[in-house]
Amino acid sequence: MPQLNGADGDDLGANDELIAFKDEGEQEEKRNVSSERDLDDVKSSLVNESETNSGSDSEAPRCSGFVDVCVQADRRPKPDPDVESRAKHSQLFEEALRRRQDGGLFQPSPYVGYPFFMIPDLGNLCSPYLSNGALTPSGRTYLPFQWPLLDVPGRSAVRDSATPTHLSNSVPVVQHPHMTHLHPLLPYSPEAFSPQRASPGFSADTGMSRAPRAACYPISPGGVTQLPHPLGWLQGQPMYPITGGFSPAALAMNASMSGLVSGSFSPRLVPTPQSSIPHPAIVPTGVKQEPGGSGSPTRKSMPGIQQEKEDEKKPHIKKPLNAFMLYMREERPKVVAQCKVKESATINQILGQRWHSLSKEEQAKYYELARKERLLHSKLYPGWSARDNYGKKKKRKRTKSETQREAPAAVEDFSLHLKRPRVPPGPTHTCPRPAPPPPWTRRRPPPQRWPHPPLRPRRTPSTRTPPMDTRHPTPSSCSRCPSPPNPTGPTPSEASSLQDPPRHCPPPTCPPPHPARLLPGVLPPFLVPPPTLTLRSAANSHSALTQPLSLRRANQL
DNA sequence: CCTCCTTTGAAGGGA
DNA sequence: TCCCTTCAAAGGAGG
Repeated sequence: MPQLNGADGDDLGANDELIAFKDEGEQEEKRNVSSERDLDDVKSSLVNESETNSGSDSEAPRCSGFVDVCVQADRRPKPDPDVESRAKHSQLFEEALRRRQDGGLFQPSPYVGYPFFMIPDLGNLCSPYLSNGALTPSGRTYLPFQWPLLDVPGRSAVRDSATPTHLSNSVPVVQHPHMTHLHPLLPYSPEAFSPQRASPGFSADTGMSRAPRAACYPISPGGVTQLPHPLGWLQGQPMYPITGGFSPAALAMNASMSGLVSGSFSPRLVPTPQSSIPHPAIVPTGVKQEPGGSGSPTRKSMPGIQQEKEDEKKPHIKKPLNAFMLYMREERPKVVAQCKVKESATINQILGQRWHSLSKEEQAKYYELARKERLLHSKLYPGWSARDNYGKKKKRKRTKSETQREAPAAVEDFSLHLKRPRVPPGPTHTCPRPAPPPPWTRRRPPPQRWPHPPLRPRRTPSTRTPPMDTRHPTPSSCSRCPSPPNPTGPTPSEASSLQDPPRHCPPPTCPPPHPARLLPGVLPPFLVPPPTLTLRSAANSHSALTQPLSLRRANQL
């Protein structure tokens, strides 16, 4: 596991990653030293990149192509039929922009959004993935596009992508070339920029969508390359290139933004009614925005309940995606296409295993992306805290302490909570359990999560996909494990893992169509846990990992 | 309609 | 410092 515990303290990976990789054999570990150094280098370069901005335009990562949402499952490269329309679209936008600037009407949008060009391209600017999840050809095409750079004070606000810029004071919103079909910085609000909503509101006059939305990974090379760089947001005048039509939703949202993060929001970054495009990371919680809802009563004038409701309607800044989430975004469609599985829980299990089967280099790419995303997110929302989103979900899960308070004796008898019978290991997973690390190491021992008292009984344990220990850390011994045949052939990640030998058990093969429903309580072969499978906490994997030492020792006995 | 499931990682608070 | 909790995405399934 790419443990990036550099001296700078800015880790790309979580500390927990130490666990999985620590379990490997010493040889493996030695072999990984260089990789860790590489990751440290990556980290250092990232730090330098963000602090000194030493990148160059020519080196700037390129944006992936954008995509046709409606493209068929055909992955064969083919001319993008939308390029023309996109070009036309951007031409319109440029014109409009010029008009606005010439006429003095162009106002930098104070919208504090991610610096992306979210031009709803009437249906094809959204996700680089096809509707079936496959990556479209255009989504995989690297077109000349300069990633937007985050200006810092002293830099011009508007840039042309063709104009080499700055760099000394900019924070490049870099996307790894390898990952250009990912848009790690824009995962935030899939709803905010959908073409369906955007198209009707599109105005040639403004070149803008009135109601942008987002499944759109908003950067379309075809349309974006010609756009002037909009960003001057760090100068206190955040600009958004596609400002134009007023979005009632955005207005409503903006009107409520000031109280969004408990006053911790930087005033400089608080969107004003002038901004028209909601930040992809700023999404309403639960309730759709009302058209025309440009204002909301002041908080003081609202009674408590009403204020709560109002708060629920307010958008919130979502957390930046971590490396695994970015990986999931990319790989999920592939898994869906390969395995014909739609259940996210199952897919996530597969992805979890695949994630661990990735080489360090592969993972490092995602850690790098995640780090950049966090960096950008922190710059965009200086006062934002992940804590601000607590309770933003529909219904906050009860904490463990809360659960225990209500039923303190509920977890005393572990056997009562072993919902699934132990299943004999299937043929695909015969890796022996790795020896626990020496006690003197500071790294945590491998997770011992079985038996583990589930914190919350599942509603339908017989139909749920049984959890599996995706960390199943048996890299050194896995070389002796027979690789389960993959009928669908290796995925790109698998292929890369082949080039760089997998450090863990091979990724699981595709599950049966409905693995969770084959037999209640019986794991499908691809999900058969290792003999030492531990039941992950239903609510929190990390808690299981960080099981109290006493309990772990008791379990080991 | 709402919540759960399931994954890993990041972040924050409490002890 | 460690432990615990929550959230981020996704979409089917169940209540």
